[in-house]
Amino acid sequence: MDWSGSPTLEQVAALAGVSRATVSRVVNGSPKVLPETVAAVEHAIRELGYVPNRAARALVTRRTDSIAIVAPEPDSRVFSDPFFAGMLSGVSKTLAPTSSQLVLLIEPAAGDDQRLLRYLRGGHVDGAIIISHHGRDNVLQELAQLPLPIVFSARPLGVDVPVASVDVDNVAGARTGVEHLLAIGRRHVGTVAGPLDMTAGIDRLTGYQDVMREAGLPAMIAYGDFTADGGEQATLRLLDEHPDLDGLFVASDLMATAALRVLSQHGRRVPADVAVVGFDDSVLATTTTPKLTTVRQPVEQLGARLAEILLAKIGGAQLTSPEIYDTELIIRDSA
Amino acid sequence: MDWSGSPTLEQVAALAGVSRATVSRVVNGSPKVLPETVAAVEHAIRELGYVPNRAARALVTRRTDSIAIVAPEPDSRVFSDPFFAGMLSGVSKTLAPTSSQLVLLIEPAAGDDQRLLRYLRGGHVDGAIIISHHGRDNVLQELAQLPLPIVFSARPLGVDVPVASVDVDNVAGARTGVEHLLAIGRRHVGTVAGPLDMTAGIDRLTGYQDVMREAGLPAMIAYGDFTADGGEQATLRLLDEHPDLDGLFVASDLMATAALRVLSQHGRRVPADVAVVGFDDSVLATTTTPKLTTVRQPVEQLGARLAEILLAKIGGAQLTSPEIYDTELIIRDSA
DNA sequence: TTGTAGGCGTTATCAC
DNA sequence: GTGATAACGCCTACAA
Repeated sequence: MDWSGSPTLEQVAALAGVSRATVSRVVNGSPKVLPETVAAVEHAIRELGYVPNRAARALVTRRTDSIAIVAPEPDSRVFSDPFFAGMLSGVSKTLAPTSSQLVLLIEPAAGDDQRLLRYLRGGHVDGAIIISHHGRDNVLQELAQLPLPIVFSARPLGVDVPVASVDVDNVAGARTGVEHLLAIGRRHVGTVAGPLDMTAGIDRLTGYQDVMREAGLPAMIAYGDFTADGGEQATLRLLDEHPDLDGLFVASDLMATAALRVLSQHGRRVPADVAVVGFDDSVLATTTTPKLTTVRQPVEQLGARLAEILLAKIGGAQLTSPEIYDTELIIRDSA
Repeated sequence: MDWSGSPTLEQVAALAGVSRATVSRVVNGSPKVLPETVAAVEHAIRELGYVPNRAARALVTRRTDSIAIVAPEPDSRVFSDPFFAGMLSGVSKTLAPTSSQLVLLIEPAAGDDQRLLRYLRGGHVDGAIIISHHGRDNVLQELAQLPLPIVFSARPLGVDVPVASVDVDNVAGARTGVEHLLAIGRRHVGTVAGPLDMTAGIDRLTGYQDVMREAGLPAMIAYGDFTADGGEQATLRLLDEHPDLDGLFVASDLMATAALRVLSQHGRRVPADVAVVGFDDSVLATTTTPKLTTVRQPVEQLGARLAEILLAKIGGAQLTSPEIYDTELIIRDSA
């Protein structure tokens, strides 16, 4: 920014015929300033096109009025899964009435964690929301210990300090999905699971396994990575190894869309031959053919809660425990 | 951030037994410091876990080492179109070797332009890349006039000052797509156009119209908004009004996927009954059935160039003219 | 090569 | 209600 022409408090004060202190008071809406003084100052501000220098302000207030939402993910994934859009939407709606600006940090290059930590530690933001983190990221522990208000979108794996987090009950959610498949008579039920370095991957798989075990049925598992590509590959493997598949629980809607495509290409009718249940109830669920039966998680609400917690922590609250929300099975046409 | 325990230059200097100035020199990699002094200082820095306070640094250097990528779009769209992922990927790859941090700003709420402008003017970033802007946004003109290095991802509509921008030749790109449809014998060729408040929408429509006019064929147009939903609605309208459609040029791959779905649901075989050409050559193009014939734009390269230009401008270069790149028709199965 | 000192633009604590 | 004045943490001539 070319600040050379940018007016300062000093200049506004001079023009308005008051002191810097008074201008500062007006800018920050202090109640105890004479209305006429306020008017004079505001006039001068408009006249000069004055804008507070946030670096200077941040230096003394130690607040930046901006919060980060961090996705330690390659951009390709962040930008293809509606899950992120929902999260972000919830967060930004909650932040809107605040003066806080939302800043999105995507992993620039794999393994370049230090850059992220430096940024967060550098005082650019007042707090951070971490979404879609992987357990293999050794960065999680460091994030959790940053002297900065932080909240995770799911219980971070491999972190041994208490942290605030918001998530749904993934085990229970998966259970309802798989139980539905059994309830409609399917017995050869497989799953396209998420990666095992993410809470959502582990827990949804656990829910599936629990139900299958209790029913005395064999588990059939293929792992995806929550991308469409990964879902496609996993479905192909599953189909190859278990041609008799008649039910499929897929750990995310995005992967489920890929599964539907694969099934169709391999001549399987859905739900007649193979019944499919997804997870998320994202916008994708209603654009597929057939429409997707899926486990809904209140993504926007989770995002909103994430933001609320962070704001509270920034305000000084000590919140360091997980919050778990319920899911709901949405029955459409695929199962 | 709880800075209370955070060490300052002063403390590092004390521990290392040198002056603040020397510590500052070491931190900033000044060449003229004795190796042993450097070692002592670096030791102290590690000892204390010192991290420079960027507000203080920004206050004096007037640089923040972070640049913004601004998408004046609702998050739902930004996060569903692979176009953004590609753009971002190109930008971040170019920025990686730099010390700059990428900050993504999404429109928090419709019409809340002032917040964005305040942020940009507030000195949080050294420059900004504006992607996917709409002409109706009266904010464009204000952005263009900000005393901040800025580059647009496309010629901004309704802006009467010269600005730097990077884009493909959308008219020519659309031409090649439509000409291909005619070349394979289609005569009832319609288009699902983009919105007319975006350069890409206007120019791709123009390309279509030019070719049709030159061929003496009637134009059949339905407008989408570059979302899957919009593409679906537009295709439905087109099909309804022109049941004899045998060719379709869709202004983006994302909308084209929706078009393929609609055509299939309405019993049209692609390409036998209706040949379809998209625009982008995003990852979506190869996941559809049939695979999409589409006009490729080098999205990552555009993003990279955008970043290069911005860095140059931040460095003081005066770049205020558009750069136009070529497209290429990628023939697959849909046409 | 290293230290001294002044200032970047704001806020906040005092007096008045 | 308003005005001095001292920080905030860092960089950078200028001196030494």
